[in-house]
Amino acid sequence: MNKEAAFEEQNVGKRIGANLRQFRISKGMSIEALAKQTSVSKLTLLKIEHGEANPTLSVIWRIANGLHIPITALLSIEAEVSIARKQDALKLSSSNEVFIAEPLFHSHGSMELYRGYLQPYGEYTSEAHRPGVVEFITVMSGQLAVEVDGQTYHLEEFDSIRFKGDRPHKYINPSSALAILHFVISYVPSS
Amino acid sequence: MNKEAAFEEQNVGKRIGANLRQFRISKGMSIEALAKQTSVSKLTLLKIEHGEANPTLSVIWRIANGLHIPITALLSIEAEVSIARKQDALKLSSSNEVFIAEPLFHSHGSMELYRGYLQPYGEYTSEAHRPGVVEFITVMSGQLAVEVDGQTYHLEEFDSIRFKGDRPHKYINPSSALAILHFVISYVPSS
DNA sequence: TGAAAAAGTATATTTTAATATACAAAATGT
DNA sequence: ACATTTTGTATATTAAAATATACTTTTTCA
Repeated sequence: MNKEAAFEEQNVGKRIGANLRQFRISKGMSIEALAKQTSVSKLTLLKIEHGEANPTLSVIWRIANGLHIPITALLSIEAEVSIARKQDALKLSSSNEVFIAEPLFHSHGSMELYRGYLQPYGEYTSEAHRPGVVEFITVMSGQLAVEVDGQTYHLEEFDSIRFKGDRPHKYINPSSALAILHFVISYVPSS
Repeated sequence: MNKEAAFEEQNVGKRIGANLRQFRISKGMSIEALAKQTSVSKLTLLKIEHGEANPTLSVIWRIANGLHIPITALLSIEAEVSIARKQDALKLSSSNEVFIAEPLFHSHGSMELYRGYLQPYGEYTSEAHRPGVVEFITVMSGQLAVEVDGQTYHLEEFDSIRFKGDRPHKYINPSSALAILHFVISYVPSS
């Protein structure tokens, strides 16, 4: 089984197994209880937890479903504390860009966070991202209109929007005040 | 195959297949070229793209690897446009909770978004979440102090913090103004 | 329009995931 | 210490994933 060398090298199975065990135990379930709840046999679950399995998508899905967690949660890893301070007003006003996006933290798995500033009455058209990308935008200050697929959505302060980012879309600031925005860009699925 | 009813009902296979096809085509590859690059047979790829397969983890991983995308991008399933409006001030002020968290959207893969309100001088201690969980908090209005591992971090308006959420932590509003917060809770891995 | 590439179909085979059952070992709780 | 639950092992069977090969249809494009 040479074509699976890298697969085994990276311990994909073991990592998933360890995760599964954590999830199961954190829910206080026995393997048999989980077997019942997921319709996956006890032995299969056991093998997966030990990293000795190569489960099918169906089995992976049934487990995630039975645990009420997303499939991708079965692949998680850690991170530490860090803070992203707001940039100086100076630095900001000196820019003549209509739209500025500041990455808040280094890319975290399949997710990125940005702080965005859109000038009064400014418009910005974004390229389509990769398929599967989903954007979440929250208005922290001011107002925002988002145009996706011909539709325009108006957001007031503290409103949020979610949309598929794999098509072109446009941000519009319909007001005379600077719009301060919060972006989450994600690949992550919905179960 | 009754235990896979929900699996098939939700078209998990078809949606993932459609994903794969998008990725492949966006890279301008033929199925055979992909077969060569991933060490997965042409027929298997074909079946997966058509949603007629139940691929093993190993195959899923080899494909993601061959395409140089994270496994979660491949397993990522759709999402539409939806908006979460800020709750009425009424509903808010009528509450006597110190801390209120409103889910913004339904759980999105390994990530959840909340809007949070912490009363003036209010304090809230959060349980430790699951291992692997990371929290991102952004102050949309007011101020916030976050206590993690004995350390206290002070945030001003529009600042953000990231920390491991798998230990107890505390939110403190050190000011006389309502703090309005944005939360991202994530399991997401870093590879 | 005609050749070449890509996509899809058909069939048969090999490999292995998944399950069932029974039993042994280890951990847990009273 | 003992009964009970939970975990892990052994063995055998069934179902199906993955592949190989050859062929047909469709698409591409020069």
